[in-house]
Amino acid sequence: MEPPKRRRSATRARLLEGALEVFAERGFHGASVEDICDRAGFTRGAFYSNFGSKDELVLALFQATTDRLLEQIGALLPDLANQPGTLLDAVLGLLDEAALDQRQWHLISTEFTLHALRSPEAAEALNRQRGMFRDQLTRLVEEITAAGDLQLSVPPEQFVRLVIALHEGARSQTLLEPAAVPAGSLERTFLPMVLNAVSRRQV
Amino acid sequence: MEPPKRRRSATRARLLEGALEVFAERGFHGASVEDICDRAGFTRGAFYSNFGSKDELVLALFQATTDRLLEQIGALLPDLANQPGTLLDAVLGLLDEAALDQRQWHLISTEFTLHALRSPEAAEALNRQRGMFRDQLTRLVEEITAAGDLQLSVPPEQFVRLVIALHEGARSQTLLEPAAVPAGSLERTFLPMVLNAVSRRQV
DNA sequence: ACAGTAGGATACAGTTCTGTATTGAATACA
DNA sequence: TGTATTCAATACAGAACTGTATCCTACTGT
Repeated sequence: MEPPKRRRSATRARLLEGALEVFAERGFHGASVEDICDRAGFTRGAFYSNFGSKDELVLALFQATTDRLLEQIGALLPDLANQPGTLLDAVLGLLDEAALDQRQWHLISTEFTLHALRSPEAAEALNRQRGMFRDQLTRLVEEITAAGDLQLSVPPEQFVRLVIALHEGARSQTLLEPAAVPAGSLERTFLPMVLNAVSRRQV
Repeated sequence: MEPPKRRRSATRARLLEGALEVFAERGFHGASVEDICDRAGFTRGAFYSNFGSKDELVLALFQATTDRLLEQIGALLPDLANQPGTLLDAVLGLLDEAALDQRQWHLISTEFTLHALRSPEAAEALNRQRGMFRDQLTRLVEEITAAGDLQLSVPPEQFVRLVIALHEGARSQTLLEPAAVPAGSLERTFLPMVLNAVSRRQV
């Protein structure tokens, strides 16, 4: 059989994976530890051998997902910055890449956000993650504007916050009414207007 | 004592009120029926005499809150439309009035949205409510633009969807980082730009 | 080959929750 | 005044879930 270290971390990974799926399907409280173990093909013995509690699992899950996400983005960033296309395409492209499965990711991250609004510990973890993500996006914006001799009349971070807020709000509407709000439609309709308003040629 | 009909509906109301608070504090699954009854000052006997189950309560709660909300807005609408001030002030004002307690309302409505993304029945109820709310806002926009000899280059409903998406996304950021994102700051920074871009004097 | 160990399965105790059935009190009405 | 009814409290049965304690199996190193 596999070496024990490898086996252990594989078990951990499968449990995290199962948790991601089950949380997306039933929500955090709606998912029992046993549900998660079943999905991963283990029993609760494996679970409690790897995690102290369900709360601990959530934080670990969020950390793991976050790490993977930021890594993917980091690899993607240079490409986006150097490719032809507008600033907007790059930013929205990054946002879309960020979510492997839009629906699943929306469910998970929204629920974790709710959790964070009630738990300072989770809030700190979430804000750290969002901060890093926002920084990546901000860097992307800065690079592209610099390369295009473009200057923004608002701080890039402020613009990024706008894009994120709009994107998240729009995604919610899209998931609720796919027919009425095609994915990305609100962003592509209105963001160019904002971008146009805050852009000015560099001196 | 009170007449029984009155007493019954008062009990129901107090249970709904308690549910609102407890759901906001602990989330839907985190709140037990008994928690809700305790908060309302009853026991589970009163609960099951008034509601068939927790699921039924949620729908009733959402309905009740929605009704009250729409009623308030309906009363508010003529004032907003006829008062001096910009279109933006009116729309944002309405959105803020809509939420008695921003934080509590955000928690409840977000969680119900998550619920709706997994339950078609809840989705229908939610979309109906959101539709009515959106219609109210759209009517407000139409009235104000007409009164101001203003025309929008996008359908009013589309603009309203934008405002709602941005508002909800921004509210999330505000609740997570009150210091970094003061309430309404994103809206007041960027919506004027959009409004300017889509506005044109009427012929 | 064998003792030691790690990882995961199984069995179990304790808690918590939901939902029902019964009971008691207070009001309406005759 | 007495009877019927309504509403909520209480008692209870059953289910589900968590976390622990123990056991089993398969790999490790000697």
